[in-house]
Amino acid sequence: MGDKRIPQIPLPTLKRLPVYYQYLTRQARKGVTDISCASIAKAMGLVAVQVRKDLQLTGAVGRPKTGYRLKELLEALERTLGYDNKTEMFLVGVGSLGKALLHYRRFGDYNIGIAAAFDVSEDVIGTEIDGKPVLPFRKFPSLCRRLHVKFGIICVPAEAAQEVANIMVSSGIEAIWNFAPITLELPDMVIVHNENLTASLSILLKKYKTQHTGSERE
Amino acid sequence: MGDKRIPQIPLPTLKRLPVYYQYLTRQARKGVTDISCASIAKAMGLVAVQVRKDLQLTGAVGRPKTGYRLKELLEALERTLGYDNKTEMFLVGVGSLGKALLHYRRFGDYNIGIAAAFDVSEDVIGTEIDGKPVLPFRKFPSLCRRLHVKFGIICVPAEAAQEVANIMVSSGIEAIWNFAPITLELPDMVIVHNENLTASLSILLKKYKTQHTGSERE
DNA sequence: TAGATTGTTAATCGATTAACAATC
DNA sequence: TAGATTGTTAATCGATTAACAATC
Repeated sequence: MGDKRIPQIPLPTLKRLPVYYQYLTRQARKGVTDISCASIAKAMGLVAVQVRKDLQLTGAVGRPKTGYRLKELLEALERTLGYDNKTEMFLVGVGSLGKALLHYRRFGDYNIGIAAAFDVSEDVIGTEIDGKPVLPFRKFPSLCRRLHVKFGIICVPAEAAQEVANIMVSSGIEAIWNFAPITLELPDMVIVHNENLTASLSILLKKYKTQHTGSERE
Repeated sequence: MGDKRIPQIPLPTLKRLPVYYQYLTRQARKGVTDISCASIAKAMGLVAVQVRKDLQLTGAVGRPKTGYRLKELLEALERTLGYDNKTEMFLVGVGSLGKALLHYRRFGDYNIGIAAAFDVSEDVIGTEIDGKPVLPFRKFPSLCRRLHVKFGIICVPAEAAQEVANIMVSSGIEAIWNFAPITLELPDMVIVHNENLTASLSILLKKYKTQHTGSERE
């Protein structure tokens, strides 16, 4: 009652796990079969203890002297991150960013797919992007319910984002990847993850300025 | 000596500041002139003390009872985040993501611009995207030095990213926004900010799965 | 003056790091 | 056995939150 479900995995760890996964798949492709925390940490610019603690949360077990079986480790990460089940998403807003995401092939490696895209502009409706149909947005609710899609991607301008989000949620969407630079107001059960490119770029900018002007005062 | 320059602003705060800024510019456009931490916090899903502490780091001062002058607050944020000086960037890799970034107009609001784009493919070289020329990558070093560009954006495939980064750095680039899903190995003075879309999507996926299967065990 | 809100110091919380034991 | 590496408990560090004083 009033259960604010706390994720077992702390957010900082959760942010690192997919990056480990990406690195480890690359190592696996190179033929590596066993790997130690120290070598993962080195490649990632972290310390070994942190990697070990993080991996512990996936349930993976390593062996003294040789480290982790890479295959087991990848499986543990796949289970933890949910790559072991297919995830279908609907994307709304086929502007340049929406198109870029529709073209992005890498999601498939994680068992994630964009099933269809939606827009209100006649210019894009009816087209196909990388094999995915672009449909009129008014068809979103019925299709969403019919196909039981739970994940939505918002790539519309900021002004339209809240309205699109509302329609998504009333259509059964339970998790939203939001590229519009606004804070969506939605029921608590809906999971929102914001991707704010400008905000992210600002961080780089500030880090640079800090380093290059940081010593004039103190 | 051995000065590992510590940023005055803690990273969690630095991540929130641009989001405040975006919200505040929208409020300013609506005609709001004074604003309290409480109202900012509410719109952002945070608590007022946190907002106040964050804003303190920008040097902005508020007044009891009425809060902050919105105009002053925006100026303080602009100074803190470096929006008050023009920043020019070079982008490498004109695939779908690179194109999306070239089309993205919002950067201009922050005094950030992409001066030119580079690629090795004849298909895109010589074209213009949103007024920005796409040039052969071999011209990167000379142009970069000539124009004193310090910011680079990497939108090439993972396999090519390290090499592109190396060339960037040897051409005078000092800060890199990296969209390739690998950890770049570069000199310490170079600032790297990774934008890992797949990793980010994984976080949403995991949060969803945690909430929707989290109660079966405990 | 009373009330709202900022500014600031102290307490809490959680993640990272250090230290060390266990084990192949 | 010696050495490398995992696993785990304790110490540290830093950010968030709470409490309260200052002020318009």
